[in-house]
Amino acid sequence: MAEALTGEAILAATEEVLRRYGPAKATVVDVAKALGVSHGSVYRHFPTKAALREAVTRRWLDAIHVEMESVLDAGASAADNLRAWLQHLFDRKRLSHVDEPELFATFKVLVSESRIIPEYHLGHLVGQIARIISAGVETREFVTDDIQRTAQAVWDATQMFHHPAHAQEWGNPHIQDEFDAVVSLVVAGLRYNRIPSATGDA
Amino acid sequence: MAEALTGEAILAATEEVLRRYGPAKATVVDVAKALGVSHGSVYRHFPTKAALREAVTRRWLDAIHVEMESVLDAGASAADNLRAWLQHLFDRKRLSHVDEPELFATFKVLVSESRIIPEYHLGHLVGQIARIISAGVETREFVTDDIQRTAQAVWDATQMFHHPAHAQEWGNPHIQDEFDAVVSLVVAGLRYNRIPSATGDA
DNA sequence: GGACTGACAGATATTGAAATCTGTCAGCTG
DNA sequence: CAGCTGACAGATTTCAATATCTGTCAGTCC
Repeated sequence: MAEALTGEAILAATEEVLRRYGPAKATVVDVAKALGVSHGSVYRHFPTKAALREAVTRRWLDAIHVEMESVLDAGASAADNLRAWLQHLFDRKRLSHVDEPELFATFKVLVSESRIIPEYHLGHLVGQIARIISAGVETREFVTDDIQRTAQAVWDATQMFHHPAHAQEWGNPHIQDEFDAVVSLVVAGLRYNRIPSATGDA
Repeated sequence: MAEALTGEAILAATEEVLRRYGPAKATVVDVAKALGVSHGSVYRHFPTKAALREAVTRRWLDAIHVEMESVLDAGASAADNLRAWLQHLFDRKRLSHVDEPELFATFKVLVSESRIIPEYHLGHLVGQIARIISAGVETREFVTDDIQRTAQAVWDATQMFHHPAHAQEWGNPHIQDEFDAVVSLVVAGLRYNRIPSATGDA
């Protein structure tokens, strides 16, 4: 009856079930029930429960990637762009964590379930940082001889403000000040950074 | 019989029991059994199980603090000192995690049980970073107008290499390279950092 | 005959009764 | 009488029986 069962409809229903019951309680049977079909039908579109969850997660992360794209070159200088981009990512994650802690926890679990998904997410975002740095190097605002490595270093140095393991600290009233201090330190480093391998020399 | 039951003997026995059974299984009864006394006697020296665990944890952290003190001013420049200090902390945690994963996990649980203990540990180590930076500012090697804030920023930027939540990444073969990149970026930032509040200007 | 169902086997999760643990304290012991 | 014991109440954990879930597939229904 009704329309044909599509992968998209299953994804939407899965997201809704995850919102309602959380990652521990959401079952394939629940999803099928929400769609008014038997759970066998769901397995016609997704080979396993893990694949279904992964597809939902990827869809959610892609929305973030698209949103972050739009902040890539909003400012006048590369430093402004980098700061704005990091601030935007931080604000988004922090708001999500504060306003919808259960949903945030749900996606935290989903992301950690797969080995591919975090790689995908990280690779994408570090790539965006690399593009900002690359633009800064071209205008001689930044100095580095290995853009990819430096982008990874910027990502690593700001882990505290995007890695979910640190989410509990995002409620701290001083967190924005700590963010500013770290980003200032990193931006100052980008202006004069010469990483070759080990000994940094002035 | 034997010698009087001392707090120190109880701490040593507790540490042994934690090593043997892990934080989830170690009970006060086990500690008492290891000492050949009734568990009521243990409560004569420590008011609760939590206090006992906290005392063991503090003893363990103090050993780290003392060890790190000895790396504070080993090198020629402040940059060398900072790099060596961060490297030493990273090596110590990484080795502990790789060689004795169960013991590492045990102390990770113990530290996370208290709110005071992490504060104590963090405060101590950030204080040591502040001393290194302060020495660097005096020799004009580093530039900053707020040593404490900058020390916190250095700590935050290197979270990945000492926060236990990132321990699983310490096995990655590229981790030392990532460490070098982040430390180089941070050291470069310290040389030219002017944090006032937001806009870093060269 | 392509999409869906529902019954099934093995794996996983839930439940509640029994066992153990924490923290207290009156009393023993040297 | 200072320090330890061991029995106790309430809280927590364990364990095994029970229920539910995952993934498959032969069969049903447009």
